[in-house]
Amino acid sequence: MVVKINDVAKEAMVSIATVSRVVNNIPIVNEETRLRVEAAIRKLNYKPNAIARSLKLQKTHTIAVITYDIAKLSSTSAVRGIEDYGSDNNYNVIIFNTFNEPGKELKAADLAYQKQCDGVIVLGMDLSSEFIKALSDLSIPVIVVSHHSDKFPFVSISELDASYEAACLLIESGHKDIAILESIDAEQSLKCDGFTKALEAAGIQPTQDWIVKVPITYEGGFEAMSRLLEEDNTPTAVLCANDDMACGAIRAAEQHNLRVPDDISVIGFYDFPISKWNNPAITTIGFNSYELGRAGMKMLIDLMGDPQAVSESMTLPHTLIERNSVKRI
Amino acid sequence: MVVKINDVAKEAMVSIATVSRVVNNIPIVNEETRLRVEAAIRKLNYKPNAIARSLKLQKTHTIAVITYDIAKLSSTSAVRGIEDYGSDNNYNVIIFNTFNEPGKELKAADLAYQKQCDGVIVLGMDLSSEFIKALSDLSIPVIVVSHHSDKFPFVSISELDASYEAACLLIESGHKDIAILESIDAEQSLKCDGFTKALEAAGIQPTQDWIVKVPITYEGGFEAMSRLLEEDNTPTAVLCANDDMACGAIRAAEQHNLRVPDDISVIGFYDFPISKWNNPAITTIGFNSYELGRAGMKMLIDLMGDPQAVSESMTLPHTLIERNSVKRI
DNA sequence: TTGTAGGCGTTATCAT
DNA sequence: ATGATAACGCCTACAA
Repeated sequence: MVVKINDVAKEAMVSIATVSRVVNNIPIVNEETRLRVEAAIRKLNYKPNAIARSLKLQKTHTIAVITYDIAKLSSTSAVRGIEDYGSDNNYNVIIFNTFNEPGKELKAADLAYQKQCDGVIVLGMDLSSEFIKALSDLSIPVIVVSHHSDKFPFVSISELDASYEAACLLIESGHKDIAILESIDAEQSLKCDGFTKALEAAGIQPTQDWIVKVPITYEGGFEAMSRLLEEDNTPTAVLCANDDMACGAIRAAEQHNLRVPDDISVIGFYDFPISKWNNPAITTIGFNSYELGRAGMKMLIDLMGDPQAVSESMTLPHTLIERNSVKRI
Repeated sequence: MVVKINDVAKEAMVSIATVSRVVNNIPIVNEETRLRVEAAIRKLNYKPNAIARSLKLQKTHTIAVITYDIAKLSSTSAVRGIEDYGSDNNYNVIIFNTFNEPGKELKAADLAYQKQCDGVIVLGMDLSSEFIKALSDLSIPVIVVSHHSDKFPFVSISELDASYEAACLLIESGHKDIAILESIDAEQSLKCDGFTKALEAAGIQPTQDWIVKVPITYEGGFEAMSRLLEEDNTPTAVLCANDDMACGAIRAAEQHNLRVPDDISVIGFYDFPISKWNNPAITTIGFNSYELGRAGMKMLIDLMGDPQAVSESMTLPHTLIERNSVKRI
C-alpha cells in the first residue's frame, strides 16, 4: 500500500493539515508536534504525491524541451545545461524530439500544455509560423535557445558575427576563393549572411556555386567537398556549418590527394570534441552550449516567476579557435 | 482564462460526464451529441488537463530516465530510442542526470516516485546497492538499459563477448603484446574479463601493467597511450573502452612517431561516428544504441502493462567492424 | 444515452 | 497551534 498524507496524520495523531504544514515547512507548527510528524513520515516512508500537489497549486515544476533530435551533438550539451540548472532549482525536464516530422512539433506543444508544463524551451530549431502560433496560444512562457526568434526571448550566439569572423580569418590568410557548406535544412542562414558580408567587405564577389547546401553531417561534408573538388574551379578554403561537416570535408580532400591545410583550408563550427582530436585539428568557432542551456533555463525560470516580465534576449560570446586546418597562402 | 471540461459542457449543453466520454472515445455517446461536443471542444480549443486525469487514473504516462550524463555519446542515442518508442506509445520521458554526484541518483529516484512516473529506465549506469534498494522500495517498474543487473530486467549487449572477440581479432592478427584501456569508473569490467579470457585462451599471460584505467575520454586515451609508450616494454596492440579513447590513443601514438596501424594497432568500442571518419578509420565494436533504448522502453511498457509479468532480460547483438586501425603482424 | 456526485491526494482558508 | 473542509479538473460508478 502506498502511504498518503492521511496515513501519516493517523500515525502522528494529528490532522492532515498539520502534516501538510510540516511537509511544506510552514513555521507555525509546534516543535513537539513537528517532531512527532517527522517521525511518522520517516517511519512510514511517506513521500508527497507531486501530481496531487500540482493539481492544487497549478504548478508542476516541470518544463518541456522541444528539439529536433536530442542525439545531435549541438543539442545534447544544451539539454544537459538545461537539466542541470533546472534540477538545481527544483525543475525537471520532459524531452520532446520532433525529428523534423511534420506535426510532431505541434503535438509536442500540445502535450507540454496538457501535462501542464510551467514553461517551454525550444532548442536549436527553426520555428515555423504554425509552431509559433501554437506556442503563443498555449500562453505559457517560452524561451528559444540556440536560435534566433522574433516572437520569443532567445539566448544564442551571434552566428552572423561568428561566420563573419571565420570568413575574415580566411581572407586575412590570403584566401579569395572561398566556399561555404551550409545545412540543407536552414531556411535562412545567418552563417551564409556573415560569410557573404565578409567577402563583400573585402571586395570579393561570392561565387554562387560555392554556397552549397547539404545535410549537416560527416557524409554531407564529404559529399559537398567531393563535388567541389571535381569542378574545374576549386576553392582554396571552405567554411563548414559544423565540425562534423568539416571533418567529412577534410576526408574528402585527402581522398582527392589534397592535404589540409597545405592544399586547402577548412573551418568548422561548434567546437565538437572531434575538432580538437582530429588530424589535423580543426579551426572552428567555439562556444559553450552547456552555458547556453543554463542561461536559457535561467531566463525561463525568471519568466515563470513573473510572466509579466519582458525578458531581454541574450547573445552569448563565441570564440574563433585557431588550430591546424587553416594555412596562410 | 483557461478552458475546462465544465466550459465545454456548458457550451455544448451537456454534462461534464458526456464531455469526458467523447474526449475519451467512449462509444456509448449519441452521434448527434458527440458532434455537438466536438464542435464545442474545437470552438473553445479545449485541451484536457493531464495532471487532473493522472491524479484520478493513478497513471501519468510519464517515465523517468536516470543516467550519468545525457550528453555522453553512449547515452544520447539510447535516450532518443527511448523517447521515440515512448512517444509512439503515448509516454513521455523526464530526464535525470546524476553526473556521478553522490546522492543525486537517490534524489532522482525519489523525484521519479513523487512525480508518479509509471516506470523508470536506468541507462548505462553502475547501480550501487543503495540505489538498487531505493529503486526497489519505490515499487514501480524498473528496466536497466545498456548495463547488466542482477536485480532488474536489463537490455544490453554482451560486453564480455564483444571484448573477447575484439581481443581475438588482435590475437589472430599475430599480436601477443596487448594492452586494454578501461574506464576508471568501472567497478568490475566485463570488457576486461572478455579481454583476459581471450588472452588466456590463447595461452598469453595478460600483463597487469597493461590493464590501465583512465577517464573514458579522448584525453584519457591520449594519456594512457602516452604512458604506455614511454615504458621500455611496449604493446603492439591496444583495446579501448570506447572510440573517443581510441582516437586519443591514436593521436598519442602519432605524437610518438608511431603510425596506426603500421606500428601499433588500436580497437575501439561503440562505433561512434568519429571512428568511421577518423584517419585511420577505427576498427570497433558496433551496436545499435537507439535500438537498445527502444527495446528497453518496450520492455518497460510491457512491464507497466502487467507488473506481475517477469520480463526476461535481453542481449542484443553487436558486430566487430573492421576498418583500418588493426594490422596483421 | 445522459446526468449526478464522490473521490483521486494535496493545499489553504476559515474556524476554533 | 490545530482541525474541518472546500477546492484543483477529471473520471466513473450509479441512478435516471
